[in-house]
Order: sequence, then structure tokens, then C-alpha cells
Amino acid sequence: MNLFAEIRDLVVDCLAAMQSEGTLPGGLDFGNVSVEPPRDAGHGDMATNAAMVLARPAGLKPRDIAQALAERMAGDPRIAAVEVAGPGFLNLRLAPTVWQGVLASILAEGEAFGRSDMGRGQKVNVEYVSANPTGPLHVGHTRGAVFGDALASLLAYCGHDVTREYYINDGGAQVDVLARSVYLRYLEALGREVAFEDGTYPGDYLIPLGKQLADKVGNAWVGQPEAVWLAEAREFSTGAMMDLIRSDLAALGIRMDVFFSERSLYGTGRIEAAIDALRARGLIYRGVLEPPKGKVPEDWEPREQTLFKSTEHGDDVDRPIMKSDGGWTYFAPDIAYHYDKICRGFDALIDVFGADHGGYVKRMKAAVSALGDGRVPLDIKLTQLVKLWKDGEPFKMSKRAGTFVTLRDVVDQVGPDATRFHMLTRKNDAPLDFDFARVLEQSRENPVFYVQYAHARVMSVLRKAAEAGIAADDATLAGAELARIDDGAELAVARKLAEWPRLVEIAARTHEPHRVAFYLYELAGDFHALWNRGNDQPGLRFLQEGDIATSQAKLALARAVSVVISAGLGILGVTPAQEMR
RNA sequence: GGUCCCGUAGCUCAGCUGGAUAGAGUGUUCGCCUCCGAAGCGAAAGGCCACAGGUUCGAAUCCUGUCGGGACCGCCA
Repeated sequence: MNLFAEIRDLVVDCLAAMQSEGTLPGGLDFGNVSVEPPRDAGHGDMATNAAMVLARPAGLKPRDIAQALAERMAGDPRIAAVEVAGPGFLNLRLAPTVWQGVLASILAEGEAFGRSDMGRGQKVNVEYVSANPTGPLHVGHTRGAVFGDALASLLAYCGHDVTREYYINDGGAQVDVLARSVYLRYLEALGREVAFEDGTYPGDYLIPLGKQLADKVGNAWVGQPEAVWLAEAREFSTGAMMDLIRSDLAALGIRMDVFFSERSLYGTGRIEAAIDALRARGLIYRGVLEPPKGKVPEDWEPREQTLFKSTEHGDDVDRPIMKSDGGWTYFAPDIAYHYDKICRGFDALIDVFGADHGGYVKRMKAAVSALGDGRVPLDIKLTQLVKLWKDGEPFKMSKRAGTFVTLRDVVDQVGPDATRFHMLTRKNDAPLDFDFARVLEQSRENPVFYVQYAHARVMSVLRKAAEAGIAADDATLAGAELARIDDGAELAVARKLAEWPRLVEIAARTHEPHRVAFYLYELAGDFHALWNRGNDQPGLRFLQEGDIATSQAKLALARAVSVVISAGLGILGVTPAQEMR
């Protein structure tokens, strides 16, 4: 139930009635008419711009339309007051019964209260993490993982049919490097002296793999050329790394629906098929690219290559898909992978990349635009860097120095809930500070704590009610005498709760799950404020001694807050706290 | 040189398909626990929304340009 949508319907109905009685000309487009919460609460509960948007097409003065509309709207029982303001805004004040009705809906619908069906019938693919299978996930991956997962949940909450997907980059040279590195650990496990040169991964996490290989194949590979062992070592190593990555993700509470292997595209004709699809659209040609302007590499020389005419679909230059040695560039399997997604029938694609991949956005969009003939939108969300802080000092990560902070390190130290919430306290394209101490701090400064605390407070007061023998299950509370909720501070919380369905839709439409986190912080703030007023005004406390009916009405409000917080945290993948310990 | 992202209060950041006097937290100043719900609450101060043009009833938001910060930039993945 979206109250803003309901009131907008009312506005549109009134406008239509004005048309049929001749106050407004026919043939107007109401598409731009909106009903929104005003910035300033002093302006009322909602405001509509109807009069201003329609003034010009209707050939009337905004304030005249507003006045007529106001008179008509005033007749609706949901409208307590309506006034024309500013250049032609209509400020609406809703009857307390409306807010009380919101509380009843929340208790009746539970966490389905904010659900939307905007995505009904829409198959959406969200690809995220997609880290190379060459090592454990680190902090940077964590942000992309949490962001992608929350976005996927958000879309699912809005009725989309969501597939969570991970693209395994197991087709390129880096997995050969992995295999060689593991081979060295294998030799080491058999007591040989080995040296890790440049171009191998020296990480300790490969030591157990070397041992396992030694147990498995014994001395068979010692002194043998790569042709003997490389393929099998690669298979074994990437498999083990993906197991590691899967368990890292599980520690964060993330489970993918699909792991898609890049390797599965090779030797199966699937890359060729994707390129053929581009060729059929006249987008593949042989040609020579201009050197990059400004910064010309020293060893630049013009070469004829097989190119994708991505400029036809918004890219800045055409992109090579085949190397001069005849092999595919990395871009070719990426094209084939996205072609595969299109062929699987998704209505929309979302890729979550690290900000360092910003350079690939245009070409990837070009490929999808070409292969989907413009019908399948691809949104690419970039997650900015995570800056680590420890003890108030910036913490530099370095693989060489061994100060490499993994996803596992973070989750082990602060837990999955705090990790996830904190990763969403910034917009995806803004850099994020992650301070280990800060994230665990119990203060208002820490949104993780502050939101959890609000939920725990509701749970606490419900437990108190039970101790006092007051029935406080959802069904009972839904039938409480909600008219007793009439204080301004209480109605302010109800008003905030009413915004939830609208916020969910905006967050889903813009692909911005951080909005949920910010909303929860604000809602928690409103709730804490009300709670604290109970200090000075005992009449605002949730439990009213000797007055079960009023207690139940107030408990209904508290419970509604916890339902929405719980729904919101659920989208973010965070468990609501039952108590603060 | 090009592309993308960012520039909002001292600091860290929100800001709704363009809406009214631009908001939070923190910090600063002031008030609130002998008792009942203070890991908190209330109030005040704090702004050329980087700059300059443009679009229109109306711009922090959209367009163009300039300045500043970051990321990326031909066969590597």
C-alpha cells in the first residue's frame, strides 16, 4: 500500500472530474502530476504540483487551477486540510485516521507492507563480485558483493524475478599463473626448493593446495613440462579457489544462483556465435585504430585488427575483439557472456563492477545494445574504493607487505551484519571509509548500531508488555483502538512509516539500495525521539499502566516500526537485533 | 590528450523522474538524569550547493564550458 500513490490517484480523479464539468480542458497529460512529501514539514503532509504542470497546457493560471482542485479535494474524507501555497502548490494535510490506517496495514500485511509489484513479469540478472578465481576476496570485493546482493534483494522485493550471478574469469592467462603458482607450492610440499618470480602469486593461501596436489599425484609432475600438468593443475586450482570464494560469500550471507564460467565459452562455438551475431548486424570489420591521443605508448605501431564497431552504439572508439595472434581479446568472451544473458531471456541486465573498470562501461553497453537490438537495458553500477581505517589511522593495503585485508578478516572482526550495513551507508559511486572501531561503536554516529537499537527497543517493550500480561501479538495490535494514536510525535513516526513503500520504489528504480539504509536511519531517529519524549511526558510511553487499550494502540505503533525496520534490514541482508548485548 | 565518477555547513555525507525558506550526523554553544525509559533527547549557530553561461513558471538536480580531486585509457585480465 503506497499512500502517496493513493493520494495521487485522488488528485487525478479530481482533475478528471474537473474536465468533465468543464473547469479544465480535455486532452491533458497527467503524467507529470506528482504527489510528494514536502521538504518542509510545516507545509503539510503531502504536496502536489498538479496546478503548475497543467497551467500552460490548459491555458489557465496555476493558482486558479489549484483553487478549483483544492475545493474538490477537500470533499474527500482522507483530506483534513488543503491550501494553495507558493506559486501554485497544493499542500495537503491528511486526517489522523489515514495515519492510523497505515499502522493497521503494516500490522496486517507484515513485511509485505512495502512490497511493490513494479517488477512483475520482469526477469532481471544481477551480476556482481565476479572476482578472478586466483585468491580470497578482499575488502574491495566486499563492497561490490554487499551492494549487488542488496540490490538483488531490493528488486526481488519489488516483484522482479531476480537471478544472482557470478562470472568466473577462468579463461585468461591469470588462471595459468595461478596453476603455475600452485605447482610451485606442490614442489615445495615435496621438499623442493622453489623461487617465486614475478608473475606468480606468492600468497600463503596456496600452500594447502600444493600439499593437496602432492597427496593426489605424488611425484608424477616433478620435472615435467607444463604440457603434462598445466591443464589439470589449473582445473584443480580454480576449483579450490572458487570453493574458497563461495565460502567467503557464504560468510557474508550471499548465495549466488548461477556461477558462469568464462572457460565454458571457449571451444564451444559460443564466442564465435556472439561475434557472428554482431557481424550479422554489420558491426565487425578489419581495421586499424588510431593511437590513443595525448599519451602515446612508446611501442605503439599501427596494426590491422578485427574490430567491433562499438561507436555505432555510443562508444568513443571501436574495440578490438581479436589479437594479432588470432586469439580473442578479453572483450570477446565478455560479449559472448552478455549475449548469453540476453539469450536467456532477461528483460534487464545489471553489472556491478569496481570503479577501476569504469573504462569498460561504454563498450559493454554498446555490445548489449547491439546484441539486444536496444531492447535489453544494461545498467552498470560502479562501486568506489573502500578506505580502511584502524585506530584513527588510514590503513594501507599491500599484497607485498602482507597487510592484505580479506573479506574474511572483516567479517570475523565485525560480523556480517555490521559489515553489510556499513557498506551501504554511502552511495555506490562515493568512496567509503571503513573504520573497524567505528563500525562496532555503540553510538548514534554509527548507523548500524542506531538502527539495530531501535528494533531492539521495540522487542524489549513487547517483552515488557508480555510480562505485564498485555496481549501484544500482531493480530491483537492490528485491532487496537488506533484512534488513541493522536500525538504529533506519534503521528510523525506513522508519517515516516507511510513513506516506506514509496522509498522502496524509488530505490529500486534508481538501483540504489543505500537509500534503504538512510531511510532506516531516519526512521530510527524519529522513533528514538518519540521514545525519549516519554521521559518528560509519561503519556507518550508505550506502556500505560492500568490502560490496556491505550497501551495496545501505542504498542501497535512500536510494532509497526519494527516491522518496517525488519523488512528494510531484510533487504540489506542484515538480521534485526532482538536485544543489544 | 580522451572517457567516466566526484565537488553541498568546520568535518563526514544525504538530497526523491526539476519544486517552496537546501537537510542529517559530527564538531561548537546552551538546556535536560536525587525517581520512573539518558549507550540518549531538545534548542541555537553554521551555506555564493566549485565557477560561468543556458533550458523554464521554477535548477544543487538537466545541457554547455571552465577550474579542482580521483579512476581508467591499443593485443595484459
